[in-house]
Amino acid sequence: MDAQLKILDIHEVPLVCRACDARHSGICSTLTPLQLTELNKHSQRRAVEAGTELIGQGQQVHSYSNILRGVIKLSKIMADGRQQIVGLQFAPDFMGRPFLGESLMAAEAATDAELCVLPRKILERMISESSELGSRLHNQALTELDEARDWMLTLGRKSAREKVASLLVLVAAHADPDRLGACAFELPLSRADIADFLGLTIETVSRQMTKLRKDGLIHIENNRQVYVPDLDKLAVTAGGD
Amino acid sequence: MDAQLKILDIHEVPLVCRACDARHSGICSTLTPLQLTELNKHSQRRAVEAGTELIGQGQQVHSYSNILRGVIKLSKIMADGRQQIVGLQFAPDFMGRPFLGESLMAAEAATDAELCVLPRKILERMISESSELGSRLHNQALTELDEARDWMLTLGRKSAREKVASLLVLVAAHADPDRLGACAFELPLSRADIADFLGLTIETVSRQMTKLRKDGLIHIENNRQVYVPDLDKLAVTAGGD
DNA sequence: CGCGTCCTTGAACTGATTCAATTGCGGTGG
DNA sequence: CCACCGCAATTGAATCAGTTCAAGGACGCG
Repeated sequence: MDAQLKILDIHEVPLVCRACDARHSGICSTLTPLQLTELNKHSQRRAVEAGTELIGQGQQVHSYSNILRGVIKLSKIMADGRQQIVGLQFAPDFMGRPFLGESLMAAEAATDAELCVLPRKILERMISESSELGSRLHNQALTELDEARDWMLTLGRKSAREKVASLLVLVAAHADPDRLGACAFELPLSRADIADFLGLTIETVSRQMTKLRKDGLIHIENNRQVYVPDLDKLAVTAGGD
Repeated sequence: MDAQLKILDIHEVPLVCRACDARHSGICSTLTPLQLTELNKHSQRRAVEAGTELIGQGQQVHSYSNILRGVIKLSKIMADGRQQIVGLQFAPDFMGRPFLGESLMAAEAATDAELCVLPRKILERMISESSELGSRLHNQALTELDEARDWMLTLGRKSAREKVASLLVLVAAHADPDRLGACAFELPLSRADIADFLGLTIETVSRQMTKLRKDGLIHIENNRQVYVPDLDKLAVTAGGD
């Protein structure tokens, strides 16, 4: 078959999408090859390093993104500077709040990351055309809502120790899904980020980490490398359920 | 026109729906008269009094509801009894987590309330048939997500005083939308509920209420009747934005 | 080596909790 | 009608978990 013809074939998935994780597990999995080709014309890969602000609170939204690699933190800031991280997004999540022109929070790369950036208008048109894409996004919104509410329990009712354990369990679940017993991972967040996610100060986070370490629940190397000998036990100190 | 014929007319909106608020502002506004008639065959009005548990955490979901009157609180409970309210739903909100067999939290009537109960299967079929209904629910999910994240900031970073003020502003917004300056309303929550919503104890809530009262920011009568002379001022002590 | 950044540790402090009374109010029965 | 009860809310005093402020350590980089 002629390569030239292949490119024009409507059944053909664009080259860059073929190797892409989001193609299979992200929102793109709902799209037809034709839609993928269309979207691909306007989408753009973007590699960013840790700390890059992707959008600021109150800024106009011009694009959505698929997260291909890395972790993005979503945060809200008060007038006096107090900050709360209200969500973490891992690959291959879709990032963005559909149907709203202005961003209600800031998005910043917590780690080095890679995105597939989709212009707002194009995606919104596709949502209206593909009910499957719409329901996929609906489901992601519902999942994020479930997670947000879980975290509300953590923020409102757990002790500092339980909060820190909860965070470690959360990260472990994303790093090593369905891995019970022992597991190891790299923390995608600095102590400051962890504090902002848990509604604590850096110092309290640090103290609780040391305590968990001294209690043998975790081992830490180079501040970021964490090894959990017994994830169940950690989950129990995170608050049970 | 013959009454008998009217009932069979596919353009006719069911009688009980015609006087219903949810018909115009809730999810039902997206449905055709035919769909409304179909849904109405299986739906059922239910009046409940304050304190009634509508569904328990971990229970199987058999129905969704439109809230016609009253306030419903959604809460999570830990194994040891600690509780956190993770959402409040006001009429004419849709209540329920689509596409999940088991409820992740408890729902309880905070005040006397009236519901329009829709069997799960029927509604889920309609969602798959009506993309407009689907996108309506998608939008409600996104709104609830926005609210949950706002509340995460409140739970994680605000002082007790700011938390109580935030709650009052939230309730005021629902009781008297777009009413600036002064406003009055009845609190739909007990002090215990407020504490569970704010991640505080009853005593702290009570103390902060008296302080806000003594500072002239609010007036309270019979524990539940609140008058706010200057909503803007209250919003500022709630944390600014 | 010196410098900056991030993390840890210590000691004093404080805002919220805990525990314990007390008040206020609606309902019930004498 | 008033006395009594039960429940929700308030108030006070002691305690404590987490913060604040300040100092010191670890690591990477020029």
